[in-house]
Amino acid sequence: MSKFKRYTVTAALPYANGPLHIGHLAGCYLPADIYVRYLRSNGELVKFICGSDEHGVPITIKAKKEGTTPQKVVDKYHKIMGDAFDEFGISFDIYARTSSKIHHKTATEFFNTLYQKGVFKEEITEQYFDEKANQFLADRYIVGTCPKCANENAYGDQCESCGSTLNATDLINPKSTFSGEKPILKKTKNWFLPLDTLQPQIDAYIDSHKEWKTNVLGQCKSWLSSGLQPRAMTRDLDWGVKVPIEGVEGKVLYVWFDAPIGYISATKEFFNTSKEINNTNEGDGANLISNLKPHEKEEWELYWKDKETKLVHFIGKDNIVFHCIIFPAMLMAEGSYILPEAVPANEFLNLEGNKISTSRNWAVWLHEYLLEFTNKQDALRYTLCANAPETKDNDFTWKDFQAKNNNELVAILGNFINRTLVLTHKYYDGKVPEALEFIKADILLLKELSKFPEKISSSIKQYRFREALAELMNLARLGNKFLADNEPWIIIKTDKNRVQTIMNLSLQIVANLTILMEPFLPFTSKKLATMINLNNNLKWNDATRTDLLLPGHQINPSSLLFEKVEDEIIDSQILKLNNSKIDNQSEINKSNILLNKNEDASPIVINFKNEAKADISFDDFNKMDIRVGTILEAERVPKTDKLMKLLIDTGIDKRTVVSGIAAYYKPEEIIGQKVSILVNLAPRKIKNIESQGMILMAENSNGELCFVEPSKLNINNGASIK
RNA sequence: UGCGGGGUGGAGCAGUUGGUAGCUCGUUGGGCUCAUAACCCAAAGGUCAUCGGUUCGAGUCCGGUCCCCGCUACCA
Repeated sequence: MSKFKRYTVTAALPYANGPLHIGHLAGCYLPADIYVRYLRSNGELVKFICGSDEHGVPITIKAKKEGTTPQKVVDKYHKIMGDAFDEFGISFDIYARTSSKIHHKTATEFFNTLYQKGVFKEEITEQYFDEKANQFLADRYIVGTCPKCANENAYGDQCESCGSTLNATDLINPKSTFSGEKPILKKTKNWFLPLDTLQPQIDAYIDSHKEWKTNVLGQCKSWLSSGLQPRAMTRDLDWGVKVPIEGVEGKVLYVWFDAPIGYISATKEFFNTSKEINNTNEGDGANLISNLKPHEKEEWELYWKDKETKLVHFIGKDNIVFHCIIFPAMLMAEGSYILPEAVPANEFLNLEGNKISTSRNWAVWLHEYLLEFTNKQDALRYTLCANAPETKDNDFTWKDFQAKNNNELVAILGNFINRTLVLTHKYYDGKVPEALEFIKADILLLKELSKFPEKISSSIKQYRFREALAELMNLARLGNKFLADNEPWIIIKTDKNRVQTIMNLSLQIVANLTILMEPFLPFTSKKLATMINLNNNLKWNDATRTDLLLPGHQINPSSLLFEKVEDEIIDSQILKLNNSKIDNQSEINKSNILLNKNEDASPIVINFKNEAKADISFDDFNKMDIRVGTILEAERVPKTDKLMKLLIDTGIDKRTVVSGIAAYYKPEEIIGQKVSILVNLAPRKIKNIESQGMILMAENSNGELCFVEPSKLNINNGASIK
């Protein structure tokens, strides 16, 4: 079938600081599971590896915030995530965790190997340190002014305005996002992976994979073309895998060094565990391989170091460079490992038109879905696969979920199976009739039928799961058409022999569907196999057969495989989402901090609005020259949402001020408006207009603005405010 | 404002290396009644955002313009 003898398939380690939502499933775990189930169905040797990613700064922050320990945080989410995967039928061979002993050991050894080979560049650098929080600051937790484009909210690792990759020390006027304080520079030693010197090898590696998806290649190439930089593989932090160098304290491995090694340690753990299982019982089939291999001790290595193993990483688009560049670089530097053969990264799934957000509770949580839609895992699997963000971001809507469930799963697939089984019970008491004479239509049907396994295979192998699923549905459509064209319920009155053949063939289609749907709809497949009493050891290639159900074979009583989802259910889900939108509005003023490793930066709020800012001296206050003024002219600044250009009479002069009030006031309404104006604020160009001062505005919790003006009319322009 | 992704029949999408424009849903008409008012057939409906270029031929390649979405920016 291919040049590979076995497969190591990994799915991105989810970060253990929150539960899982549909975006996780659609983007990564579901396609991976479909792929793996397909491989198993083909009899391939495959290990499907995943686990919780439990280190890194955000978890320590969450623990601090909740007044608990990082270990308790990860214990909680490891359980929640593991259960959710299990209940959705994501068929990992192992779901491990990076806080485990074996992981720490593996990561430590990996680091040591590189260390002893002299791979790392050791460098003492000055890192920012937040004295108030008593910790070094990861780049992401420092904001400041970008040296390249003057954006004042650039992060320490990257300026999102101009896209440049930065070092935190490049930032002008840095601030800690924990305390808002200016951090101090402190010397610290770290170990860098020299991506720059490894670049030629990485270039060659990426070049050898022209077949990768365009989104993946595009991102890799943009990294490579701008030149790779050495990247620190250690961090100053307590939570994580300790840097295994003598005399080094308070340092751990960088979470992106540690996490992909989690795939390796999980594989080891799988083989260790299955050895124990095999000692106590016969194994359940999944572990058969371990029984057969003589070199049990090194079994895991076959999955990581043998050229005949195909390593495939399923990830979301946010992980591309780590899996395509940094992890391969680590593996190259180590020397004994194979490299990823494919990295089918998906884009993101949106929900009802908005980006899914953990912190804003804009999500369909898997654990909640399981409670609200019992035994409907396959309905969600179906919708998410049919709508998977394979080539671009896609949108999940509840209406679409309902439509796909009702019009496709129920009406096409479920209905075909149901009418076939009902007729079989009705005419033959559930015994498979013998096919007698084939007419032309039957031959055509059989010919069509035989094409499906290959068609679906081909799509899956190219990671085109939407297409594969559509083909599966086409087989059910073929079945419906066959029944409609041949009308056994009419012919039964005139030609009983013909009906036998029709029903036999329809039943063979049902049996084929059972096999072919398994990667996509495993729960339904299992249910259906029981219903038609089908041997469950059948493999993918058996799906070309037309004798899966032999004449006289007794099928069991049938029941419906899918049920309709009614409007009220959908309405209540939409309502629930709207409520969380409303909740967000009231939450928005509470302090918030970046909690998700990869989440967008918007939740960061540096000014904790409900708390007073730090004390200042009277002198500090006295530096400000605030006056009463009057607006003489006002006009919108073109091509902006919020900006208004104002001409102000300050009593001392007339000056131009640009102010962000356009959302709340119309220019003509505010001519003559008395305002408070800070007149000695350094001028600044905004949209190429020099703004010479700042209008003071009061802002309520909804972000609405209003002017601050003197309460007596005889206070004239130029009156000072103190 | 910059970056990214898009603009294909009412809706959501597919269109691989340029060669008669497809799919699912919806609509309309018909058939069937075994089936969860499900299924099957047929029809209507698109100058593939727009302008220009390359070509024997462009949804597909090149350039310009407009519009939409996401992120980002502007609030001094």
